[in-house]
Formats: sequence, structure tokens, C-alpha cells
Amino acid sequence: MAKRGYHHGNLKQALVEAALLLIEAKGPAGFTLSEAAKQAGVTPAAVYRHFAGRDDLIAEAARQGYVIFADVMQYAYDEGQPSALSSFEATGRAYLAFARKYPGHYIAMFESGISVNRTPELAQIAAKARAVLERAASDLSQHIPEDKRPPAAMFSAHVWALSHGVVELFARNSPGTQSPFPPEDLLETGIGIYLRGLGLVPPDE
Amino acid sequence: MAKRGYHHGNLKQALVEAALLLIEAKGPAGFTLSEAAKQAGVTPAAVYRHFAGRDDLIAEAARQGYVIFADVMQYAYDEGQPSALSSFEATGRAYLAFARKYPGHYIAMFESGISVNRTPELAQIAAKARAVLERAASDLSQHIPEDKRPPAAMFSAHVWALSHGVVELFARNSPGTQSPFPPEDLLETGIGIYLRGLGLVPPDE
DNA sequence: TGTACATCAGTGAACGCGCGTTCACTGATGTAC
DNA sequence: TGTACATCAGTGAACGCGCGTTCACTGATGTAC
Repeated sequence: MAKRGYHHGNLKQALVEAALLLIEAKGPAGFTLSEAAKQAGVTPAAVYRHFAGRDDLIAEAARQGYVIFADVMQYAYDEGQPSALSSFEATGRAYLAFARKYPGHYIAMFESGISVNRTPELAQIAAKARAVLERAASDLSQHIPEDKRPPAAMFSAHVWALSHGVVELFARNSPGTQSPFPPEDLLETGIGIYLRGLGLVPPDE
Repeated sequence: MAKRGYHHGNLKQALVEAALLLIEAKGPAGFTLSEAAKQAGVTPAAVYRHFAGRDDLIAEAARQGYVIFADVMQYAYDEGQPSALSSFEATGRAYLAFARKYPGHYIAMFESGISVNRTPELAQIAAKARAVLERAASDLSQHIPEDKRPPAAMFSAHVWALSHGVVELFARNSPGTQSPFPPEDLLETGIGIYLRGLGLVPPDE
């Protein structure tokens, strides 16, 4: 990130990174284009060389988040292979790990209010990320007797919702006091009980 | 809500209601004190007769939300009695129903960024709401063999997280496209599978 | 029942602020000859 | 290797805007006598 006088050299990415830090620190509402510019050592007007405006900058931050997210999920899935069960569990853990490690991205993606359908490119990469989770769920559902098998999309949605809820309620310090349990434990045990309910892990631990 | 000329008569509550509609329509970020005042047919300065400022108005909206929320949860719990299981299921459903029926309150409570520890009064009523869910979880946990019984606070957290996740991801149209399933179904089936995992409902439906 | 008066909810003008955005410009970079 | 020149990233001044908040005020209400 060496400043080279008049020309910045890598301003676009520097702006995205400044935006991520600001979003993380002050929430999506507190984020301003002007402050991101200042943080990057540049006039607000310079931002318009690289982005159409404030929302476009946030959208780019979210896009980069989805790229990382899809990667992380794919990696977790692959690591868990060839066991459908451990792939599935790994993606659940990866969700939480992503939220922890990339809070700015996470907020830009899920709490900034920008729509995933804003651009085709954004929609596509978001769909790719979602597909990994659905793939893991689908693999796993093969192990459930066909007659009592819920749709894979449904239990991928369950796990996604549980993960998201754990992140929002217990992995941030904002709304309630704080977590009664470490969020990782909460997610781990929650998914464990859920999978037992599906008959995918033995009833006794 | 009859306007009576110079004196409004019930401005405080009118402002809260205007705030709720605005928060629902434009998100917590889009909400402005000035617009709430205009909506209530009053000068922005008049707001200061009743609230310390913008944040105080949001906090009051959230407080009223927690009051309703605690009520709704308590009612659901009572309706489910004397069965611990049906009380528990009812509180889960009530969570989603509340989010649906009082979106402005819900957003003010969970998405506006105001801390529940802002005032002792707010913290107290929020704790009361939470206590109902924990009570339901605790009742239910009595039916689990003692040696394999998870802490009640833990599985109340699980259900809370699942409910919250379903609301955030699938009961609003914002971030993803839309729900693959009706949110009510998603929550119902999710809790069902979870309870089966706890050994609280028979494995076969 | 009528009048004087205290109360206080709401007015309206004003403020300073930081925002997002625009514009004509400037000066660093890198390429063509 | 050196010079002329096109490119275009970033400047800096300016804009209009709506925000939250303050202040001295006004006028409706309701109570005391």
C-alpha cells in the first residue's frame, strides 16, 4: 500500500479495504464515502474514478466477500470429503469462521441492505456460495431413507438459518448482553442435535 | 389520533408510531427524526419535548417492542400448557409471528444497533422476554434423561438462533432472492427435527 | 360563571455540519518517434 | 537516449441538501379565585 505521491497506484483496492474497516467499526449506516476516501489518503472526488458512488463501493466490498465466502465454503467441503457428514459439518463451521474472520465483508454482505440482485455478477457469485452449502446438504440427504428424506434445500436452509442466527445474536456483542456459550460450541451442538434428529448420527453420544 | 390544533394531544405515541412505520419502510439507517416529526404533523423541535433525541426515540420504539414481544411469548407459553412440548413449540412459532406482525418493532429491537443495555428499563424488559423462552426450554429439558440433558439455556439459544436466522434470511425479501419455503414451514420443520434430535418427539412421524 | 394567570406543548427561524456529487483543472506516467 | 505528447488518476473548490439540535417565542389549556 505504498503511496506514490500524486498517483496512488492501487486506489481501488485501498478504498475497498478502508470501506471494510469502516463498515466493521461503525456499521453500514456509519460508513461514509468521504471517510473511506480520507482513510485512503485521497480526496472524496477521487473515488469516482473507480466507483459509480457510495453504494457501488459497498457492493464491491460485498462482492469480494462472496468470493472469499464461496472459497472458504468450498475448501471446507473439500476437506470434509469423502464423508458427506464431515463435509456438511465443516461447511457449518466455516460459516461461523468466515463471519469471525471477515466481519467487514460479512456485514457488507448481510447487513448493509444492498441487494444481491444489484448486478448479475453479484447475484452469480452469491449463488455460487449458496450452491456449496446446498451441495453438502444434498450429499448428506442421500444417507437418509428416501421415504423420510426432507428436501435438501430445506435442511441446507435450516443450517444456514441456525448459523446466521448464532452469528447475529451471539457472535457479536451488540444486541443482547453476550453469549451464554461460545458461539462455536452453540453452533456445533445445535447442528449435532439437528443431525441426530435426521437420524444421521447415532442417538447416543 | 385526532389533531387538536396547536396541541397535539398524544404526540409522544404518535411519534413512536411514525418512527415504527419509517423504520419498517426505510430501515433503521433511513429513519430520521425530522421525517418522523413531519409524519406526525409537527415541527422537528417538538420532538424534544418528549425525547432526548433521535436515539432516544428509537430506544422507546424498541422498548415498546419488547413489551409486546414478552407478552406474545408469555401468551404462547400459557396456551401451550400444561404440555412442556407444546409450550415450547408455541413460543418458537410466536417468535416468527411477532417478527411478521410487528416488523418496525422487530427492526428497532434487533437491527437498529441500539444496545439493550442503554437503559436499565430496556434491559429489564428484554430480559423478561428472554426469560419466557428460557422457561419453556427449561420445562422441556425436564423430560430429557438427566445424564444426557444439555443445559436449558443452550437449547433455548439454539431455538432463538434458528428463529432469528429464519426471520432474517427468509422472512424478509432483502438479501437473498426469496425463501425456497414459507418461513413458517422452515421454522416448524427445523424445530421438529431438532426436538427429535433431543429425543423429545418420536423418531418417526 | 367569569376572569387572571401559570403551565408547558409546539413554533419557526437559525445554526453548523458532513454528506454525496460535479466540475474544470493539474500533473505524473508511460509511450511513440 | 532524449523529447513531445496523449492519457487519465487525483485535486480542490464548490454545490445543494437534509440532518440533529438550540433558542426565544407563542398560544392553547386548565386551574385558582
